[in-house]
Amino acid sequence: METIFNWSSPIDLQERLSRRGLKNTPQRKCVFGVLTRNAGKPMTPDQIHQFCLKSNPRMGLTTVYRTLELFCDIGVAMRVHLHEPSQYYELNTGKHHHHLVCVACGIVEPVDMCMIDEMNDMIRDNHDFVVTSHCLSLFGYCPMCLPKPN
Amino acid sequence: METIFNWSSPIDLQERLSRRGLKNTPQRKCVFGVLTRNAGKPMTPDQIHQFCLKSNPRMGLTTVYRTLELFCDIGVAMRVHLHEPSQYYELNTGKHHHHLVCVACGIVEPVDMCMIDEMNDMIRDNHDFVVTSHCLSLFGYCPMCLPKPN
DNA sequence: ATGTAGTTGGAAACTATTTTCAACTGGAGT
DNA sequence: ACTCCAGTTGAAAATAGTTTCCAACTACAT
Repeated sequence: METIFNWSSPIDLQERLSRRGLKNTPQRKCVFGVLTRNAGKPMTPDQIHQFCLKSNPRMGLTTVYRTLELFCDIGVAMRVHLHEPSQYYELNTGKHHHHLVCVACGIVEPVDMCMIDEMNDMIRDNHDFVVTSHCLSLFGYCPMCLPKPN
Repeated sequence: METIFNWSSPIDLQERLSRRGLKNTPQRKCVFGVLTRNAGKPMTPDQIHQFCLKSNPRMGLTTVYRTLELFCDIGVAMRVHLHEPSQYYELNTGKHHHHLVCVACGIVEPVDMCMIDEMNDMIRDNHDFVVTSHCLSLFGYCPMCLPKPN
């Protein structure tokens, strides 16, 4: 089941930052570390901040927000939409995937599958529209929360 | 292209409300009217409120929020996730569909197509998870905004 | 017509996020 | 190693979207 994220990070943060004249600060390394250690598991800025505070008690939430936005811009992180009030982020592993969200316990599991090519074909035929990206979330019950017959 | 929403509302608001001991207030009729007149076009609570103010200048934004939540509960409206800070709502026509969102001008077009059955099959085979609902948004360029070759 | 459970609007509270700004710092150039 | 400064940070304030609170109001069953 967990084949997607057994991968050792090929992302060279230092290189991506310096190429753009950006600094590799301890704060950025810290957020990057949290994302890497939780690859495949979307987290809110606040959750990421909590992790960062453990190693850097002075880390500001604002910096986490700024860093996540930057990471999205340079392809290090991705925004994940789980249809909750808060935005979620995860490391950009380069592997396209979607999410199964348990409506009972909230656990999120990545799904290594996508039908976008088939949809793109249909859309190209029926609509004058060029699709460049998409976002799919699937909601339901994980094995633990599945209502059991009495 | 616009075959989905040429349909005259089969929703009896009065009936749905009274069956639950709820009142059919002018405010609820008003929001329902706005949703019906804009079927297929997702709107924010604030946009809906603006429309309501035209016929009822005393309509409160809070009431719009409450009414939309109620309408979702009783199946009159649906939440639409367009990955913007604000939540969107539209009339529940009973016709399952998704949305094409132009990243340039923001126009939203419904797509009468879905691959969820195929995905459900794959998920049932590969994950111990029961999907009950899903949400897909497709982003790209509408005909007007499509970058033209110079 | 009456009574009351349900509803409303405005204000205040709340949550997530962005902006502002003065102080700080990574790392290029010396 | 030292200097310098564009880029960065953290705290506070501002903003945006939404929810809660509550006293006044109203649809509708009787």
